[in-house]
Amino acid sequence: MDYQTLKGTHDLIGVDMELYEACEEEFKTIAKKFSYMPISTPTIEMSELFLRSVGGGSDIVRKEMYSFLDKGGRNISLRPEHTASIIRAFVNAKLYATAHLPYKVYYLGPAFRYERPQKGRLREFIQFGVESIGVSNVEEDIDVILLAYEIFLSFHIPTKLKINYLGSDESRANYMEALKVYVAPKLDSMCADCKERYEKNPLRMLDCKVKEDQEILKDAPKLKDYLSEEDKAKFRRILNMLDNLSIDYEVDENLVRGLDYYSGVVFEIYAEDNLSLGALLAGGHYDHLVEQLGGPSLSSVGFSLGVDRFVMYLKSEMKLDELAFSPLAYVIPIGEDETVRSYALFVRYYLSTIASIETDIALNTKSVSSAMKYASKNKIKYAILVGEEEEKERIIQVKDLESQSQRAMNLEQFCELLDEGEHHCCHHDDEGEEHHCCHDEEDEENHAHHCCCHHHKDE
RNA sequence: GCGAAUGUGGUGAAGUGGUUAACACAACCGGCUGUGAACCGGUCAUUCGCGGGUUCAACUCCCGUCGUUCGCCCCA
Repeated sequence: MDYQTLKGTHDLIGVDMELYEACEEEFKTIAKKFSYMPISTPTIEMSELFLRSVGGGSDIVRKEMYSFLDKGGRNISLRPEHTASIIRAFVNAKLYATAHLPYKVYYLGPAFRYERPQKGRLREFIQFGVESIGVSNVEEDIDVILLAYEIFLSFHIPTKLKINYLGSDESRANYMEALKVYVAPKLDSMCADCKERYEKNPLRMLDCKVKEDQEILKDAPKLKDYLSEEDKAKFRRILNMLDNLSIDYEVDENLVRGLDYYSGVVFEIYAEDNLSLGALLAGGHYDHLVEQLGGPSLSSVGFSLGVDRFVMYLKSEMKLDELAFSPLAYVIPIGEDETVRSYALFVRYYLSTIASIETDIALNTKSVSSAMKYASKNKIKYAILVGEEEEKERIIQVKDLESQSQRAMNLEQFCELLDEGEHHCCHHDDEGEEHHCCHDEEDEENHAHHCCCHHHKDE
């Protein structure tokens, strides 16, 4: 009997996991630089929370939640997104009374939706995101967009930013009324989904994918014509500021988010050279969630990024061998003698700790030649050979596998050699800018934090 | 929820209604027992996702099932 992972879930192994980790570290680093603090909430919540926040009319809640009754008969759901939980936590802890506003947090963790898996879509997927709770003007919205933008810049991903403005409740209510009036006579000829949306969430008709429906909706009233003067001014202000900041965007009047709580500006970011992957990041401004969940009336803004999609994009842009991580040095004991083997263990221990470099040791290969072959195939730079002679004299044979030169030295001398050639520790320095090497070379000051090379990431 | 494609070793994959299931890569062993190339020799699928049916005979035909992938819906 083979056990498989559940549909829409996967194991992360080897370089895949390394890539996830590297990305996640970078996301966190950027969020911290923008003064966001980490937060973590439970994976399971009362189903009611999502019904209230995400919206009973949304597909996410209607048909995609993992819900079940627990042994006490409570209706529980795996979170389909993080925002509701975070606002709930914010309200529970009464942070609106004690914290400095806006309260800025970032999160990273799995969310679950019961969907048909396909490209860039999983049932358990990782989201990274931020929420800025208690904002009072549109500049806060821009600040969040800039943070989102920086993530893509940092990974050298060409972006396409789509943006729209949903407006206040009154504006939207008026607009929906007008939309329904316009659609009503043509409703019979539209798709079944649209008929349902007409009743439950008319806004969603706008991004219907059916050709005929798109034709019908082409001449529908526009949301922007129903925005209040105040909303229009805010949207104009946002676009002007984006212009001032030289951020490219595309206003997409059909951009409507699937979560019901959004009200002001909404946006999505795509990788410009891979639009078919779908939005890598999406978010927006929402006015009533805090109040709905029992807090005061506070506006917020946030986004969430699909880590799996993000990594999938990076992988599609990378050659596989660029991803191979391997140790810098490989300690090879010669012979089975126990003094030699323990000396080899000591050398490995010394190099991994005191010299602080990535080191592995060949303990289960019988022949030196197979160990050398392994080192060579895996692009390990130094083979460290230790045998009886070396053990007696407390030295090591250091063979540089690139230059093929071999020298006997003691451990301190080897450390000096490593210090001389700083760049040795990063295997791909020579190739220049890699996608996974997330920052510019010129970025001297922060280089250590961002270098893809993990040999000195703790510095 | 709907539609389409697909499922042969660690990987990439040939294959025919009839019996040793190609070939390539990777891995491992040996030639070279203290040193990475190349080369040479050897090992590596009693089994073709799973269950059932047709047949003297099925990896190959039929039905079902499960998985994977892609599209729609929806979304990150």
